[in-house]
Amino acid sequence: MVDRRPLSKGEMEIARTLWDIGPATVREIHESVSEHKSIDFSTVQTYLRRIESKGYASSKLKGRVRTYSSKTKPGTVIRETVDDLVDRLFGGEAMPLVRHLVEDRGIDAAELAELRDLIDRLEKGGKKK
Amino acid sequence: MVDRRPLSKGEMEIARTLWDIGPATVREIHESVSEHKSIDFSTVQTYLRRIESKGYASSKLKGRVRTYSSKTKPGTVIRETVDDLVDRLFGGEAMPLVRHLVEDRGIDAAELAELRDLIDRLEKGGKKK
DNA sequence: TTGACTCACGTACACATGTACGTTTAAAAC
DNA sequence: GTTTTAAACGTACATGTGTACGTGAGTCAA
Repeated sequence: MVDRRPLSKGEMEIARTLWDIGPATVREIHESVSEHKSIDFSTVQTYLRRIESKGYASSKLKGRVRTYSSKTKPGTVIRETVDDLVDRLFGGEAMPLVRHLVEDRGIDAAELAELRDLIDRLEKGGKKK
Repeated sequence: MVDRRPLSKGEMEIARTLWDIGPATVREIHESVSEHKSIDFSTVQTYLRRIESKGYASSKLKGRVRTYSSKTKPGTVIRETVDDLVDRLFGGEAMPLVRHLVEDRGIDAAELAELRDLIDRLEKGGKKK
């Protein structure tokens, strides 16, 4: 409803980290992100500022350290992002993307089993929702 | 291998249309895209120019009309795009995205059945590939 | 042959994005 | 107390992106 401007790819990554490790300081986010990619502390700082200005997070100073907290649930942002991708890349059809993921990406045996259960449940549940 | 710069969201949509309707003129692409969204002819023209300059398409003048053809297979671009999304939004895990799509998006009964078959085949096929 | 059309093509322009530096300030270490 | 350290905050800046206009040259109808 809020119709925030969408997060960019770079912002997305930082936002995800914020969801993952909960309310956190810039340093904590930076450290977490740094584990798998090289990025400057101030770049992270800028991203967080922008994420907040777009309305996805809030922050407050505790002493002289700013702590950021997410204001949106991951699910919401994921839905918006994936919807957009599905629209642009698959003309709105979700199935081709599912097919791609299941066929070509690393979905292991346990996950396949889980997926089968999920399908069973959905079919049992009948008409969606 | 080629390591082209990625397509932007807007470019992606035009590129998809190009894959869909095959080699086509700017006008044809524009007409096709216009069916579901309002966009200026010259905007489409600019997108196609950029898509070509990024190496995803080629074009030639036939008379005084330029015709664009895709140079990359949809699958390749889809893989790159989805990989990136999965990395940024799900930390590299494909399964959460699959779960999201199957649970929350419009996957109908027939598609569920197809998906079940797909799972069967993959499990039968054993160790991936 | 003169308009009316239609393209390609160059160009534009505001805003977004990725990436980061410099300055100020306050706390911690000496 | 003075030096060192670490953060916030303002600012910057080269691209990237969305969106389109204007101009000049072929093309077709009158």
